[in-house]
Amino acid sequence: MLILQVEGMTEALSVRRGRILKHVVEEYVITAQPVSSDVLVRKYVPSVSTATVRNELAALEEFGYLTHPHTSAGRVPSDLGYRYYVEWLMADVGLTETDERLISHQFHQVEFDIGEWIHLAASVLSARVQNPVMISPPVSSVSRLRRIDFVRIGIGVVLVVAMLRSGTIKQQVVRLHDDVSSEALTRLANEWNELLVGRSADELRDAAALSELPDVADAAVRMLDEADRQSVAGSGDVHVAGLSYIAAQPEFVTGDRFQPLVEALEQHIIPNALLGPLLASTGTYVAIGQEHPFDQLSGCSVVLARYGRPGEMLGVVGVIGPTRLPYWRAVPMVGYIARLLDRLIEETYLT
Amino acid sequence: MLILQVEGMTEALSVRRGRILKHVVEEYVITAQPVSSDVLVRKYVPSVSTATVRNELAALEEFGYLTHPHTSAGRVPSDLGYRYYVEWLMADVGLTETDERLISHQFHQVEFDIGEWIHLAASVLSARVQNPVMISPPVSSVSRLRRIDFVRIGIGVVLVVAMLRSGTIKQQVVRLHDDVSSEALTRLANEWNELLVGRSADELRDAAALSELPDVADAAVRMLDEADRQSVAGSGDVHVAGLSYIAAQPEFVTGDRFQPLVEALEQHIIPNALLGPLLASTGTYVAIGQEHPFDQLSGCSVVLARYGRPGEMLGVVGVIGPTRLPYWRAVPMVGYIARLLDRLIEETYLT
DNA sequence: ATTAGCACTCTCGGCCTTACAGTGCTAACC
DNA sequence: GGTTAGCACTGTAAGGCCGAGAGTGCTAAT
Repeated sequence: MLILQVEGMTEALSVRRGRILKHVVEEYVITAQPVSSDVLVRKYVPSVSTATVRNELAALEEFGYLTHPHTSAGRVPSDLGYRYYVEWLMADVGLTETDERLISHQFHQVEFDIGEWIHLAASVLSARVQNPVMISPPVSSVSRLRRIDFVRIGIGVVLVVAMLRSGTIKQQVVRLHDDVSSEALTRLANEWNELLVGRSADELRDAAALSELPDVADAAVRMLDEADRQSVAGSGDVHVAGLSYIAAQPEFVTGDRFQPLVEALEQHIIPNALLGPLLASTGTYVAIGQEHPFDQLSGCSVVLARYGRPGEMLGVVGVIGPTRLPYWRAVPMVGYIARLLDRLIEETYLT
Repeated sequence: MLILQVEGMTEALSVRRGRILKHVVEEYVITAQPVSSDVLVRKYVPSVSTATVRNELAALEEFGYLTHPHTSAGRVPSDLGYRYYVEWLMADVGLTETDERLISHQFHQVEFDIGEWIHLAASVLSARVQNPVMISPPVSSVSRLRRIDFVRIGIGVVLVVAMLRSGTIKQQVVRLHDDVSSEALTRLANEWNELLVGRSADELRDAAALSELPDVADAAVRMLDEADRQSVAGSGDVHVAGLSYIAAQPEFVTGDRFQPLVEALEQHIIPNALLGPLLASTGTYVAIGQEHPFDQLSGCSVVLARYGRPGEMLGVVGVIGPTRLPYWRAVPMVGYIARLLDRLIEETYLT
């Protein structure tokens, strides 16, 4: 877990206060209703009276972990309260063995294809967390060639298909001034596949200029450049699933709350903006309420983790939802899916 | 335009009634407010009095083209009213020349790649119609091979990359019991690329069984099978854009209205369910309100058109939104985008 | 066929009232 | 000192009422 510096959280809570805060968070996440001293006593701590609980609640509010919608309402966790919960109180449950086996099985059912895995991972994750999920495809810091192919598809029209080390496939049609023969293209492809595999765009540029078909070769280099550019700008085609879950959330019944969220998801700004720090760091990143840099998304929390192999290829998997997020599910699940993707990629593409 | 049989629409309207219905539809689509006789007179037909207009409105209601939320409210078009509008009243404006050139220019800016085109088409279309857009990628009725490649990526692990005539690229990793050499794979690929291009899965099956590497060849055949299966089941990966527009629509302020819509879009049920009839028919398909077969989507309209080349590869492009849809924009735009994609595909992939 | 005039109907916003949920405080208790 | 019963206090939510306003439908006149 990536521990953020959060001011005001130095105070360590007594065991009972911690338990009560935990129960408030979990109850509120489930019911979406302010939690009263009454239900806390009935459901969680029957050994004490409501008055005692009220005293503890007042203290927790004093410290800033809880708030009050109004006098005669129960308590609601503040951002700081959620943060304390995630940092100290959340039972790191993980998944049951059968669950793990079930999910793993699903993945091995599917074609060996990064795109398919991302789809599946997104749908599994969003179903478990009951919130929208985004997964960006893995990108290499520097794209390296694994395999290239040139196909003549018309007079002076050539399709370049490059497979990168990351498993991504790029394709582009090039229009030439003069026609070229299929044979020349095959020769070029063979040459590159024998000699230049594993090279980056920069390393290929010179070879391209000297090659038999500079126009075509140049297009290939530009494709790799493009792939690098995308990975930096993070403009990759992030996959989103489970959007419909937020429509069911009470905090989004009013349209103006969730238009910005849908927009942010459609424009892929979340993983892209956080790609940099995330790729550098390890572990799971949790941003609660105002902690993340997106002020359009106030009242939303984000749980993100990177996957892939540092220095080779990295992607981001994450959950977004209201601050009232089931962190105890989201955090382990995001971590689990990230490690699962790690393994799949390792097994398949990096051997 | 695909004219549906709609009962009760036999009555041809007088010129003035038609004009008034047209104005009611357009005014209501823009303002989302019931239209009163007063604003009709002020904005559109100042030559007559409100009383006259009220008589006409009452007649239109009699015929079933309009309704009344309540006594002291203005008129709202019924599904039948929209239908009459689309069939008879809508000015088939088309796009201005500059618009066409602008859009065409945008498309020629972009990489020659079906995926990119679909993304761009979706974003252009949704921006113009201000409603969500879905585009299914083109699928062939029978997938035919254009190019195939076998790459050894590990011990006994082979990546099969097949490019289909439709421009789609399929990839799959195959695990073999025994290792194979890169040379054998290259031989196989060369052989296929020389002899078997343009073949379907069925036509390849025998050749695969007889080939040097039956396991690998078999995987390739299965990939083509899979592609065919997808095109039939319509489970293709439909691209959706502009979802955030509906959040702004007044009919979707309450979450329960749009959860089913988001769900339907996420699961791609609309283009998939209508794929069959659409691929068989030509022109633009407009389903208003209850006319389409999706009862989760009551109160929604759909404008769809197919694109591609019959017998070769076909896809679907469409707009969805509340019945209060700007048909006069949606219908020509969907048609224009479909024809644009036609041309791009024709130019690039079917030469 | 058109129109002025007017009664009629229904909604919407504001305001008040009541019920009630839940707290905060105080004083007693162990 | 921590815990608890009791109770006053406060803010919300739901229902009812009222007046204003919007827009129609009808009738009778042109």
